[in-house]
Amino acid sequence: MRMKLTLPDKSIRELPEGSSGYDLAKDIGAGLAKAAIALSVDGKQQDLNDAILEDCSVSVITIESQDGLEIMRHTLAAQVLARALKNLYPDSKLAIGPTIDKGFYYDIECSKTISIDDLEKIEKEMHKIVQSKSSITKKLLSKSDALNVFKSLGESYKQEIINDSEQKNDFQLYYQDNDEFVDLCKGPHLPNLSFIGAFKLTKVSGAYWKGNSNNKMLTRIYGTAWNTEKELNEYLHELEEAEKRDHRKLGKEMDLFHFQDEAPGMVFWHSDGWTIYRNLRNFVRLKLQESGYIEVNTPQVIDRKLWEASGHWDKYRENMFITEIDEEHANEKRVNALKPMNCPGHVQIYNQGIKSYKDLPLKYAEFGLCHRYERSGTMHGLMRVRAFTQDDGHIFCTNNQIESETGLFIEFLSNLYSDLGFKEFDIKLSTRPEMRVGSDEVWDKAEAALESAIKNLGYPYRIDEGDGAFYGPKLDFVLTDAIGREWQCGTFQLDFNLAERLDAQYVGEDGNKHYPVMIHRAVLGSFERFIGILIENYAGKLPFWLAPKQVVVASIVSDVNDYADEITSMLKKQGIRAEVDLRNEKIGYKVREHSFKKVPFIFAIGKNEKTDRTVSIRKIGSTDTSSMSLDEGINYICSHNKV
RNA sequence: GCUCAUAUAGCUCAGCGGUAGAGCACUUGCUUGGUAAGUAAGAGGUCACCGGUUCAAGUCCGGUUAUGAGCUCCA
Repeated sequence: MRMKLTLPDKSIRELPEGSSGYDLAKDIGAGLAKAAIALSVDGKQQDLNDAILEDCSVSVITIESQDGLEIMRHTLAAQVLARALKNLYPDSKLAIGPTIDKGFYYDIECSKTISIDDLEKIEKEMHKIVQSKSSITKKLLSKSDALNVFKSLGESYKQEIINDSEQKNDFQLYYQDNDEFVDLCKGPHLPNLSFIGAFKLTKVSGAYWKGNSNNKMLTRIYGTAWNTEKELNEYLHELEEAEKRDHRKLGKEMDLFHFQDEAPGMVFWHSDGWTIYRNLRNFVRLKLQESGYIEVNTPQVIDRKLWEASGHWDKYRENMFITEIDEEHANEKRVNALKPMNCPGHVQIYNQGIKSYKDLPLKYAEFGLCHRYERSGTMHGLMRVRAFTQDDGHIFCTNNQIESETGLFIEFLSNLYSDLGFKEFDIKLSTRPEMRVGSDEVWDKAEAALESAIKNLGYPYRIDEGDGAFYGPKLDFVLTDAIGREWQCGTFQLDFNLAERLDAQYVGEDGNKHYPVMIHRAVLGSFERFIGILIENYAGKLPFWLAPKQVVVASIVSDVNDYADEITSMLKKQGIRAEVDLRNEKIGYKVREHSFKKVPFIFAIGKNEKTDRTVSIRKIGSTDTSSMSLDEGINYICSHNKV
């Protein structure tokens, strides 16, 4: 019997029934047979030597393809790294070893703690294994046979995986030539280890078994792997470049902010950092005003009663900072919480006076400083802090206004991102989480409303099941930065619960009272985090309008100090953040120093400039200078000073 | 919160049982120099904090706090 195999180009090739992927590749050409490592049958990957059973569409996966690269990484993890670990630490137990973006990891339980210094030794062992160029073969075992194999090896995690599996038969066990090493794996794997490319182990850390923090912590070893040494080096170079952009490093170098032990997770903003913050806030404030928001401000410290009513006390008590007044001086016994969110405060403002349907949509905005007690291991520079300011806003509206408000918000957000230099963003629709308030009917309604709004508006989106807020479904906005990293910033969260909980109502056209829909929304998220993202996106070289110091006027000889002063005050009069540098240093020294601080423009002023009343302008990132008259120079600078 | 690592001068780091070091930055001389480091001298430290081992502790061992890489979490 022969079977018909449809290739990706739609051509059909006939082979005897039971032929393998390798047979097919060989039939097509010797070159392909050499590069082939696995097979995709009707979209499902299988090992190259597995039999093809019936008519189907197939494509041969080669080592050069993206799929091939991932299979190589997988084999490297599950066969090479795992075997190396078993060789070096025989009493360790294997857990799992999947591929991840650009690499792989393997989790093991190990009585000896493995540290970063051990990676070299493990890598050496891996190279030894790769050099054997062993073939990889597999056996298919029944559930009980597979269990027995791993029982005899003492591999309890593998047994657990088998036990938890709904599968009855055909558990795949992979072996290498002349070795007792065996791993349970869904495959596929490389046919042999000669396909392994360039790799490097990168880090070691702990990870919970099955990702559950109640489970035992295992040792996780991370690595990266590529087909060639060149690609590996390019990737390592990219990592180094990303490290140079680290906002914590640049923040120190540029003197923007610091942290200290007495206030973990809370920013000490230095003058230049605070200037960035203020510029960003002014920019957002202006945009909000243009879009019909009204800015409000609500208290920092609020009685727990309000948090109980809003539901926060129940759900997030452990992440709230609580304050009590010193008993000796207190004449009232109150437990207060520092606000972790602005929404209950906004409802209090809404609740002053009676609202009519004619007042809706009512859009409150607040640059509200919130405190959340983040657990100690979660903080990260400006990106994850305990005190942060949101560009927060709450839209009180009717059901009928949800769609138009969704559209207006996305447009608003997309303009803001674009002005800040982020041209691309993705939208994620997150649905009801396990821990939530509100009835299922309300959730049905909220999810349907949001999905239909975004569908009707025609924006592409993907769904993230169970990632919604505890009070409602949400849209999240993920932007892509200059080096391709993704940051979730904007959010748009429907809430059919809070208005009712806090008794916010409006009088409808029918004269009856109704609960408005509340939409929690933010574009930047938190200023702290967003400034971190901006610093990394621009590698410190912020757009002119955001730069804390925009121009430094540097004198070359002290005879021209008066002229340098004059230029500086002219720039300042035009609203430019200019500084003068009259120090007794060479111009090269000054240029170097201000370049490190990422000042966008340096004016180098010498005798020629003073005599001719000109300026010599040096733009950051270029070694060219341009000379122009003083007036032209000032106009040139001012022309940069807009968003 | 968990695992592992780290904490020495303003910054970046060396020192790892026996009198605390370097480069840069800082101060003061000299130097007026044309676009990414002129030059010399000086000052600067309870080696994160608390306890233990030792004749002797930045150095070894506990603990605490903070930071880093991950995990978990993120209204």
